[in-house]
Amino acid sequence: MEYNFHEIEQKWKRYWAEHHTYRVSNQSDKPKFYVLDMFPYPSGAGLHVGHPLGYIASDIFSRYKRLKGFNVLHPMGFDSFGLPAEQYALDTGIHPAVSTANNIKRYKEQFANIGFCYDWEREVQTSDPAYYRWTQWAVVQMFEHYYDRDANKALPIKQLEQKFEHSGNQNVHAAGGFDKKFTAEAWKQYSHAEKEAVLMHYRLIYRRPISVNWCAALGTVLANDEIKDGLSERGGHPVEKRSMLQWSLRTTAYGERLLNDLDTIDWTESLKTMQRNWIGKSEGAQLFFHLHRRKDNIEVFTTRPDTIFGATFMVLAPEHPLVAQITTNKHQDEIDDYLKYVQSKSEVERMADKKVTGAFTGAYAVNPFTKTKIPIWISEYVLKDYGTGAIMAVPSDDDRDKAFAEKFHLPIIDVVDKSKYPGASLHDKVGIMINSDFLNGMEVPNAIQTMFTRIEALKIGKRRINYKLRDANFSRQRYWGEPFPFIYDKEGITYPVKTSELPVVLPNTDDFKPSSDAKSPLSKCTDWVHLPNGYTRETDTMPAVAGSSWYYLRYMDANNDKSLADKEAIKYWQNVDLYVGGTEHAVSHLLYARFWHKFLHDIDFVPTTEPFQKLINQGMLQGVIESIYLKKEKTNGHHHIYGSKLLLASNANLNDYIKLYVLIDYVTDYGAADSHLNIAGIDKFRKWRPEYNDAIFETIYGTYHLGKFTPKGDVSDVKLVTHSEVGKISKSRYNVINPDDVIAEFGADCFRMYEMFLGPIEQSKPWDVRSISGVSSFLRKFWSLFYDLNTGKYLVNEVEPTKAALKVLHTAIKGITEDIERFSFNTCVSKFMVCVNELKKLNCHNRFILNELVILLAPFAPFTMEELWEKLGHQTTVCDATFPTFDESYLKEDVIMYPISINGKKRGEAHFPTTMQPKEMESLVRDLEVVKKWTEGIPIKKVIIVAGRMVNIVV
RNA sequence: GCCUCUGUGGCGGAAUUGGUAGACGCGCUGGACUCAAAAUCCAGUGAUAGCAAUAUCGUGGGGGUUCGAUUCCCCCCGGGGGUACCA
Repeated sequence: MEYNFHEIEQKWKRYWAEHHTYRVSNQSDKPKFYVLDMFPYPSGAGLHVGHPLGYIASDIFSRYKRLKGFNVLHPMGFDSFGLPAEQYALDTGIHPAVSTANNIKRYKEQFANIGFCYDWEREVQTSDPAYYRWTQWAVVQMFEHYYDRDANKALPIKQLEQKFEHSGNQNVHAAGGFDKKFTAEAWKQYSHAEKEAVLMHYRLIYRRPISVNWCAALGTVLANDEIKDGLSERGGHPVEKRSMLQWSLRTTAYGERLLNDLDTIDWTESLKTMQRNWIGKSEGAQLFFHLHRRKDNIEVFTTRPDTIFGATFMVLAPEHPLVAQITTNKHQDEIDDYLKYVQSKSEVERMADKKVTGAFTGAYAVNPFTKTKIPIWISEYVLKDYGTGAIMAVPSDDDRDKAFAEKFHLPIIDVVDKSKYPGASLHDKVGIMINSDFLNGMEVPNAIQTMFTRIEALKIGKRRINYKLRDANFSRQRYWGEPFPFIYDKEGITYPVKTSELPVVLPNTDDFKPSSDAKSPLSKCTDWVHLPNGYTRETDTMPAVAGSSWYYLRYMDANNDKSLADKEAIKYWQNVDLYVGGTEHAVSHLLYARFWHKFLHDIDFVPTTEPFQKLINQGMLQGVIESIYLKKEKTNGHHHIYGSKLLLASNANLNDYIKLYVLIDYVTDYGAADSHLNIAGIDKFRKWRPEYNDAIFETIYGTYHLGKFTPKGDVSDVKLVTHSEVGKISKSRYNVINPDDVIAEFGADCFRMYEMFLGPIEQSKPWDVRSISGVSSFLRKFWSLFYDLNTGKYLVNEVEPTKAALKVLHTAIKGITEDIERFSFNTCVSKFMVCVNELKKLNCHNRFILNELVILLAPFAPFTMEELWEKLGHQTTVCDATFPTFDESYLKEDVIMYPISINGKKRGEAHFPTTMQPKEMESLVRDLEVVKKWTEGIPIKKVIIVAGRMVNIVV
């Protein structure tokens, strides 16, 4: 019997489908375990080798848990709303629903090839109306709730209205909130529209104007990463900041709980730290600075009120509303120029810029403590959305303020003496106050507290908690997303669509261009927008994070048409036990999902407070990007294309050339140092990029033009050497490697194990198919324990296993169990290899040993193990076997080898009985030849013996 | 810029709590088999010196703690991810 993985894969793929091997029930006596992958966006490029990394890891873990006796939920679905499908529709006219359906079909075929144990009866697609009905339902619930600070949870907005009726908003402590106080009488006098406007300040999803990146030429709002140097990446059109009415989620309401509950979940400390920093809680003072000779004042938030005597100027965000009002005529031009400069930069660029820039408004404020007049500047380093959009600048104790003061020659007053704290940096809150009037001589923490009290006593500000976290902008002017379940009457008052009338189905159209008035393409579906009663629909759609914020709940009861999921199902599955996904989602998706979950918890929909109990991050697989160089200037009407070797040899200025990515299929010796295009490769390239069909290809071996090769010297083939660099695998870099090709050549089990063998799951690493042969020969070697590879003879015997073989087996069981539990799958593969190498050496074909090994390996190589399990005479799937347990007694050794080190450096080895105590060993150690050799003539200072570990002699 | 991860042979990586640096695999070198090649098998393989035994150096760079540091602390350099509308 030969190892034919093609036949084996087809056979078991069919078996699993026919026997519903991966169907999961919501009723079971077994303990539950929920393993979840971050579901993919079904892109047009199909699955590439980087995607399955996490999926294989979670699949192994799911199968392992099942073998360990758990009822395992391991579902898969698609995050199928998104920008790329819409962009593709704009380019090709193909409807996003059509391209998305095709892509999903392709993904599912690819998933099936890899042998994942998903229960496809629970599949979800976020763009399916049966799914987004419940996304809309949750949004309606948010609209009808507010966050009550006293109850510390979301409560129905009806209860808030009752409070208003009863006592106005005097005693209401709510997130967000209306900034003016009103009485019950006043409330009752309000018109319907006025009441609704007030309530909008409390709802958990609410509408407000937000500044967005508006690109008039494209007629759309752009993401920061779609903007390069102030221009749209697509087309290079100008982009401006523009205020638009948008829906927002009141994520800040949950800031405190999102922060505190991190302590209850099992995520890496680094990920929790990222979320903590994103939430960015800080305690400080809200302070008002009066303007000099004007009535207005500037609100700032500072965590260092103690340094106020060093506040020698103020800086406003360029977008701060006061800027226009306070700028003096004399400085108007300067400010306008600066605003123009800032407009051209994205927020990331503004923060990343090391250059110190700014402009003076000509206006002054008064420092409330020193009573001195301080100038008001604007600068890009102050962001409008963080804090109050204005700062009091203390150049002596803040790096950026200091750089700013130095550049613009503003005064610097030292207020903290750090001489007692050597090594303390500028932002450490330590030191003794100086030059600070009544604070002089105090330690910083004490001074901060003193200032809080003083500020509140003087009524110029308040102690306050500030969060960096902002409410999430939830509106998109796009077609391919969930429609909002909101309608407006003629006055513009918002009404949620009745939940019984959900879903609000996305209307069909073939016009995906944004409308001319900065509205989404949906606004052009006039029949859909205008309701018979004169009301109109919201035409923005939701962002992709909407559907992905709660999909893990839908899997628990995916086909329910009465509810988001049945409460009994949620009660059974609780939350996700293990979530596997990339760190690129560290804050956005993971924070929104936590927010959503907490809201559903508040309205009694889910019993748990957190969605994902344990989370591990998978790294990215990187690929090699291959490119050649195009000279920017044509010569004699021809493009010239150069190989990297020739270009480097000629010391050319790279600025004169453009890097052209080459489809890696055309490259010979892909990824190697001398990767290149030969004649066939160049011809394929010319066909692929017809604009370069008549280009002249220059290589160190000669010139190739229109099918004709003019060699330099005695060579027969062109070698257009390509430049190789490690980077992201992506369609735009033409370096996507399809797992199907790898599977066709080496088999799915080999592919699965090789992906794991590449390295630790959480680390990024380059994909290099060349070393896959090691795993391939391992699987054949494993097979050869059952069948002679030459004769096909069945080798398995029924004799008693030897002590040596049992030791090999139990070493493997111990190591692999521990490694799976700590998600170290690469070392599992190594341990399997060591185990098989040892059994080969022992010439072991023992039935008992092999039976256990098949179960052990089944999570990693399910196809082959099903086959061998059957060959061993079992009638049922190996998925329902019992994972072997490890027995210490097989591993006991009589003697232990100790490394003998002199001053920490290993110089020899010695064997001692396992039971021997360090005290007994010492004199024997001193008599060892190695020890005598290295300590000749030098006294031994100390002998360190760690039982079972090592010996170190100190001289 | 800020937050976070990461850096070990020619390559992917191992070393789980501070205790033998380089497991396992690829590649490379030599050998067996073969008319030959592929496949397979066996041996070697961090660098330097040496016939060898062995010695010295060696985990991005610099410093520190320790009997002992890839592992802990401080500073610096390189690479990845995020930075709120890619997913």
